[in-house]
Amino acid sequence: MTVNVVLPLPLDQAYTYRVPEALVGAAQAGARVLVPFRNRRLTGIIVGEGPAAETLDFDVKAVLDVLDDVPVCTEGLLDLTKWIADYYVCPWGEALKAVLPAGTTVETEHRLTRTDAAPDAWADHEVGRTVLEDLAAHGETTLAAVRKRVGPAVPLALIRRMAADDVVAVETTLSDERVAPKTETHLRFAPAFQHKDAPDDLIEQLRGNKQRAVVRALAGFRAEGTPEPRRTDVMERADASYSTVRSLVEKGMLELVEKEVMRSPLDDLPAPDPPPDHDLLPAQQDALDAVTDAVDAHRYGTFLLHGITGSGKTEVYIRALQAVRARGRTGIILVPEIALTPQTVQRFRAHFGDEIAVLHSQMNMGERYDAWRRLRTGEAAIAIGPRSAVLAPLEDLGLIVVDEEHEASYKQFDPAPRYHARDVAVMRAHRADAVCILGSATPSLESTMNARWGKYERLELPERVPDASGKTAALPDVRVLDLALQRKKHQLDGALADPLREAIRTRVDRGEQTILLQNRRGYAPVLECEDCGWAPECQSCSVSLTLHRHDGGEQLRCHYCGYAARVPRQCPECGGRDIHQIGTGTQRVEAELEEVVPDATILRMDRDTTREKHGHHDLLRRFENGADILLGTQMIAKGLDFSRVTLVGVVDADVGLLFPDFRAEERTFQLLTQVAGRAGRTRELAGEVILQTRNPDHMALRYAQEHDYEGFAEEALAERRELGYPPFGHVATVEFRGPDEDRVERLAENWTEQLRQHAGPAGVMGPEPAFIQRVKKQHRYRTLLKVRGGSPGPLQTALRRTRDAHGAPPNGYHVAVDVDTQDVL
DNA sequence: AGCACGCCGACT
DNA sequence: GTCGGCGTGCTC
Repeated sequence: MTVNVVLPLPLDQAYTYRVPEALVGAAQAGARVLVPFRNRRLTGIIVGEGPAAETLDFDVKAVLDVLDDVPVCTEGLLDLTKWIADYYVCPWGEALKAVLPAGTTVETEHRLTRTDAAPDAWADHEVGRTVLEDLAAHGETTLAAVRKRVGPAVPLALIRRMAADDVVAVETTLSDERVAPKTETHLRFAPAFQHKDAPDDLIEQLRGNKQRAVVRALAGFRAEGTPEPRRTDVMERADASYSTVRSLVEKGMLELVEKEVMRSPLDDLPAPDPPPDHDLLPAQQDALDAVTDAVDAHRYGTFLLHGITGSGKTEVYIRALQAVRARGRTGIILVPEIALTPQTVQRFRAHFGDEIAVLHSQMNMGERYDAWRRLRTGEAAIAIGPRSAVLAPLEDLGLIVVDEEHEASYKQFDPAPRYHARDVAVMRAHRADAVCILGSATPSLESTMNARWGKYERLELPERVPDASGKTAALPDVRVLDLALQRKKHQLDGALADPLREAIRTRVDRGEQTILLQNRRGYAPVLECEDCGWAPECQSCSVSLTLHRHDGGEQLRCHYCGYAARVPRQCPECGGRDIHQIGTGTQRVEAELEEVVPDATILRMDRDTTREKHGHHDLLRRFENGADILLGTQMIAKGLDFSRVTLVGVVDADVGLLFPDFRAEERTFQLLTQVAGRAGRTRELAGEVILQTRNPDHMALRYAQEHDYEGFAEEALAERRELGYPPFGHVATVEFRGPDEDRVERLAENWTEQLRQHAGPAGVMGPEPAFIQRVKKQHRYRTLLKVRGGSPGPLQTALRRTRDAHGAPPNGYHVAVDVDTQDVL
C-alpha cells in the first residue's frame, strides 16, 4: 500500500510513500507521518492513497512512522486547505501547515557543539568565525538556531568542513515534538490495598509517622470521592515529602498514575457572571429566526448582520449558537484580535462554559495545543479565536460567526497562506452545509455588495438595545473640530484643542469617563534637526525612529524591527543643537492630559502597556473600576462596552488618510464610527464624540459624523466601480524581498515581465519600490495586479503560470504572492 | 525550503 | 590548480 504525502514546504506536489505492513492501520488520510526526504526527515500529512508502487518509475521510499492515532486533519479540513491553496495561489503544504498547531512537526535537526580544538584555522573565515563565536556564547545549539541568530547564509557544508577540522561536533538527530500533553502525577492505593479497611491495616503496620500521614491523607481524599488525588495535594495534606511517598510506592502499597491535564490560560481570570435573560428586540428576533431557519434546514447560508454599535449583535450570535448546539452541531466564533475583545469572549464563556475552547494569540504553544486537542477530540464544541480559528478541527459544523467582519486583521500576511479568514469562513460553511454570520456596524464594501448581489442575505439591526429601565441610548452627537480654525482662534496649544480639553475637564468633574483615540504609539513619531532637516532613521528599515519616554529616560525606537537607539543631543550632520520633536504619539497625549486634568486617573493602552499576558484585561478592569480616561491606539476602538463613557475624543482623525491605499477612507470611516460607538452606551447619560481634523470636509469624516453608513457606502462604491477596485474587481500583489537592492529590483522586473505575458485581461502595475522600501535589512519591491469583474480567476491563473515558469528565486530572495490584498502599500 | 551539483572568476 | 560565489534542478 502507498500513500500520497504533502510536506510543509513550498512544493506544489504530493510525494508517494510505501506504508510498511505494521503501519497500515494507522496510515489514514489526515494523519501526520514521518518520512525520509532527500537527506532529511520531515513531518508530512497523508492526503490520500497513492498509486501502486509497481506502476511508478522511481524508487518509492517507506514511511518511517505514523505520528497520530487520530488524524490531525479531518477530511473536511483537508479539502478546505486544498481550496485555500488554489484560491490564494500557494502550495498545498503551506496551507496544510496552517491547520496544524505549532510545535507538532518533527524533522531532522543538526546539533552543534564547540570542541576544545583551537579554531586558528577559522579565525579569518568570516562566517566560520561568527558561527564559533555564536557557539561560544550559546553553548550547545542547533544549526537552525544559529541561522536564526547569525543569518541564513550558514551552509551545512561549511559546518561539515569545520567538523572535519574538529573545531565543532555535529550530531544529526530528530527534533522532539515541542508540544506534548501535559501530565500530572496522581496517587492511589495499589489494587491489593483498595478494600475499605486497608488504610487502617496499613496505618497499624507502618512505623513511620509521615508514611502513616500519607496513607491517612489518601484515605481522606478517597472518602471525599477523589480516589486518585494529585500527588502534590496528598503530600501537602500529609505534610510529607516525595521520598515518603516513594517508599510507600516501592513497598507496593501505593501506585503513581500519570494523568493528562489541560492547560487553560483563562483559569486565572475570574469567571464571568451569568447574564440576565431578556427579550430580543423585534429586529434581533427576525435576524435570529432567519438564521435558525437555515440551521434547521441544515442548509448553507451567509448572513450579513449589519447592526449599529450597541444594537445587540452578540446576543444574536449567542442565541444562534445555542440553537446550533441544541442540534448537537458545533460552532466557530471569529473575533478580530482576541486580546482586544475580552468582553465579547467573556460573554460567550458565560453562556457556554466548558464547551468553549479559547484560542488566544498570547497563549503559549502548550496552551494552544491543548485547546486544539479539546476541539479535535470533541471535548469542546465551540472554538473562539482570531483568524486561524477558522481552521479549528471541528466536525459537524453548524455555524461560523465572523464578528467585526470588516476588520483588516482577518487577512493573514506572513507566513503564507495569505488567506482572508472571512472568505475562508464563508467557503467552509458552504462545504459543511452550515450557516455563516458576518457581523459589523460598518460592513466592508465587499460584503455590502455581496449582499446586494444576493450572495449574502442582509439582516439589519437599526436600533440600540434598551437597558433594564427600558431606555434606549441615542447615538452620540459627533462634533468635528477643524484644527486649522482652532489654531487661528488661538485655541490650540499642543495636541488637544481647547473645546476638547474643556469637554474632558467636564467629564472628570462629573465623574464620567472619557475614551481618547490617538492611533500612534510612543511620544513623538519623528525628530528633526531645525538647522539642516536631518531626521534619525532606523539602520535596518527605511522609516524614521519614534521617540519613546520611559521612567524619566528617553529612547528612539523602530516600530518595524524593534531597533533602539539613544536620543542625539546634537545633530550628527551639522552639529546643530535644535532637534525638534514632531508629531504626537499616545505618550505625548498622556503627558498633555496630566497637565490639563492633573487630578484625573489616566490609563494608556497601546502595544507598550499591554505586553504582559493579561495586560489588556488588567487595563480594562482598571478602567471599569473607575479610572477617568482611557487613552490608546486603535485597540481601544473595538467591542468595548462601558456604561459611564460619555465622551470619545479622536486626537487626530487624519492618521489613516495619509496612506496611499484605495481602502484608506473606508478604514478611516470604520475606525471613527467604531470608536464613536463607544460613547453614550449609558441610557441616561448622553454621549458626545469630538473628532479633531485638518480635513473637516473629507467624506469619511462627514459620513461618520452623521452615522450614515449607507451614504458612505454609496459614495465609496461609486468610486470603486469607476476604478475597477474591489468589490467590482479583484487585486493581488506580488512582493519581492531580499538583501541586495539591485538584485531585488532585477528579480522584480523579471518576474513582472513574465507576469505581463500571462496577464490576459488583468492589469499589471509595477514593479515599484514598496511603500516602506526596507524592513529588517530586506529591500522590498511590489507589483500590483488588478482585474475587473466578480472572479479573481485571471489573477490566479496569471500568478500560477508565472510562478511555474519563473522557478525558484535565488537563495535568500523571496517572492510573496498575495491574492485579495488588504494593504496595497 | 534546503541542499547538491556544476559552472565561472580570483586567490594560495 | 582550488576555493567560494551563485544559478539550476531535485526531493517520492
